[in-house]
Amino acid sequence: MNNPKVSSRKTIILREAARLFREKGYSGTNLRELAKSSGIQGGSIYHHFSSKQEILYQIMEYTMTILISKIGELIGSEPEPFEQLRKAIRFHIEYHTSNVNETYVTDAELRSLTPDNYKKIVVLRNKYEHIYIQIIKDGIRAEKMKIDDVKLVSKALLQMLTGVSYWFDPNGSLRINEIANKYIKLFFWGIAGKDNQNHEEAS
Amino acid sequence: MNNPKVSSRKTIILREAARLFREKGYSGTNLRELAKSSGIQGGSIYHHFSSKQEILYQIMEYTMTILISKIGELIGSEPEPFEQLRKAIRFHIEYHTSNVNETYVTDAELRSLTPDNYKKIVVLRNKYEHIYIQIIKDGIRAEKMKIDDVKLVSKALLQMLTGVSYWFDPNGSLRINEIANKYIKLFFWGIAGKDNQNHEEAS
DNA sequence: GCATCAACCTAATGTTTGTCAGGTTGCCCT
DNA sequence: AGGGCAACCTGACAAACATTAGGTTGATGC
Repeated sequence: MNNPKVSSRKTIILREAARLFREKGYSGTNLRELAKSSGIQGGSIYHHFSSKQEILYQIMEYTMTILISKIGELIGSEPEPFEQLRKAIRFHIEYHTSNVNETYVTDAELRSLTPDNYKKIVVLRNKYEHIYIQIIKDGIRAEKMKIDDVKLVSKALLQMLTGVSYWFDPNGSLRINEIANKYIKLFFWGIAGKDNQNHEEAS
Repeated sequence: MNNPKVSSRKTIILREAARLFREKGYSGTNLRELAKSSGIQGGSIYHHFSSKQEILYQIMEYTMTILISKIGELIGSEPEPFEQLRKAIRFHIEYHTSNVNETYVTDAELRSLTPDNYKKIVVLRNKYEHIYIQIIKDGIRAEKMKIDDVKLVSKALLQMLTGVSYWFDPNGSLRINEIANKYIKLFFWGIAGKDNQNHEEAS
């Protein structure tokens, strides 16, 4: 989470906090248990964070910042909207499944933020969502996509993709890459559309 | 929630509990506040419920039971899979948006259930999900739908639909009925599929 | 007119909670 | 060798919490 040492105590606390917050909720988690599973005593958490709230905020702020920056790079190096969307979908699923705890908390614990922190995170959320909206708008302009309500469609997409991390099982039979392909196909052609899988005719 | 008087105290408590559980989480809600917003004193809740946990369980049990029974009626009176799915989608969105608090809690607070209660609710959840799976399977057999992973698709669908209740605004410009139509269109034809809206050619 | 009982109140109990003040340890730099 | 400081511990605090025991009230049925 930080840079210097890959797994400093602070990093450990943030990782364990994300896990506990997902498993028991923010209010349902107490700092003594968090400390214990981070290998320190209860009070010692306050050497690294000023409050419980700050731990939650840092998890969310970090997660959203990474999401935004990574997807920025991704679509920056790809001009074609259709292909941008494919890459974005793949990325969203990959990141959310390999960082379930953090992304789940970022998604579900908005209500536990103080008003100030809430505002800041919502700004980042909207920023991330707007990247998807923009891709789809570009796709329409390039006459590749046919949509009359971009906002609704992008919300539907993100909701659908995030859901993967709720049921994904690393030991299951499906690889992330296969799942991404299935979702791309579903989102592009629906359940009653094309029966062939030739969705590789980009630009 | 109960039958006799439409709005007994017990009903009020359950309604307020669902609201508070959604706004602040199960652990984040305290019984004094719940009592207050239900118009009684803290301890009086225990005249109607044996514990905080029981309140959560009753909300979930009631919600899932209604969902299952209503969708059962719905598809029982409609033989054609395509039309069944349309009705199911419409119903899911409608019920979830007009009972946001209850459905949100049922969806998000599984982790707060005791092991025994957890098992019971999960059974009901699976039952509900399997109705969708069955519809889609029937649709494939009738050669109306083209899907290679029914489970994945039904999970994607439900996730997408439930998401509507997270952003839906009764005072916004979109009516529930319009939203349902857009989701049906999206799920059936995708964003790159048919450009016309003639998805009314069911059997 | 009295017994009954559901609905509710009041006050208390024991536990858990976030937070903090003050102290200890061991490493780094000079 | 000794100051400085980050990392951590210990013990305590007040507040908040779910839950309970025992009491009050008012309507209903006989």
